[in-house]
Amino acid sequence: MEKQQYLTKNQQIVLDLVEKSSEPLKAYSILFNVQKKGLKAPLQVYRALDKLVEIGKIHKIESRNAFVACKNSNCVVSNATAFSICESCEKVTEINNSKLSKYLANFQDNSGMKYSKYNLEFFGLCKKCKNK
Amino acid sequence: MEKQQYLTKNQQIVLDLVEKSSEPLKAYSILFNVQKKGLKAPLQVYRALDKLVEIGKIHKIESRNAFVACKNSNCVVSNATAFSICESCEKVTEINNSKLSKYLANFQDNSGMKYSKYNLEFFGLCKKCKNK
DNA sequence: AACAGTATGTAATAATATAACATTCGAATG
DNA sequence: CATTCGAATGTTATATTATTACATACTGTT
Repeated sequence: MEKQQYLTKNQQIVLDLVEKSSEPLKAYSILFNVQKKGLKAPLQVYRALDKLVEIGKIHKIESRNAFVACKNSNCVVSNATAFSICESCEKVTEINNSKLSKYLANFQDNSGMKYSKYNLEFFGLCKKCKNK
Repeated sequence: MEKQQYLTKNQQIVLDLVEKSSEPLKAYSILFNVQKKGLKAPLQVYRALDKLVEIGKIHKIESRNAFVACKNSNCVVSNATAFSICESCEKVTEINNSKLSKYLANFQDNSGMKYSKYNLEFFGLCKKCKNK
């Protein structure tokens, strides 16, 4: 069994908010939304986010500087992530495709470098936006 | 034949600097280095960077907020990029692997979304750093 | 109780990026 | 040559994202 990760108060507050959101949240939007819960400073949010990313509860969408909750229940550590991003409505979905993740986890190039982690972001138009 | 892209003075100055660099450059480091050439404001640098990214002459390393010149001579548009990043020395290399790019260009998940673009960043330790 | 490691609170500031607006450049056309 | 139009530029100000530094508090272990 995995070692249970107990979250601190601040981490739980931030996680709850990100999990409830249907879209990626930016750090300062999180800050604004948790001020009533006592988190007053950016650093309190960033520290919670750092930890949550580290343990895989949330992921950062690098191209958007925004954070989403991990939808993949067995994702203990955030070392292999893939997302689809609609360039029109900005909808972001975590891709959970075992063929893709196997392919990337085993990928080797000729540099002799062994990769322990990757992040992949696909861009395009989602179904809705394509039909507009 | 492709339509020749003529670069403007600012774009050329920024491209020259990024091409000469052995490592990814940050926007404000670029700004500092081109001030002697007359680019005084951040926006002048960001505008040149935007255009250079758009036409595929440089790429943005999203996880580092930094820019590298494209090493792939036939990369006209920046729509399919993959990088390896050493988490110790921060060396960044563009991956040019046709199997990988074919695999990703053809990737389809069950969302019905057709991807026109992707960016992949691998992380690990480079050969040098692994042996330290 | 003492210690060590982690988390917190707070203020200040650094680093990254964009808005708004006036002006100029450069290629295409009349 | 003059006009036009879109792209690029210059400039100031400001928005957004993220970290440094330091003092304090919490938690589990010895």
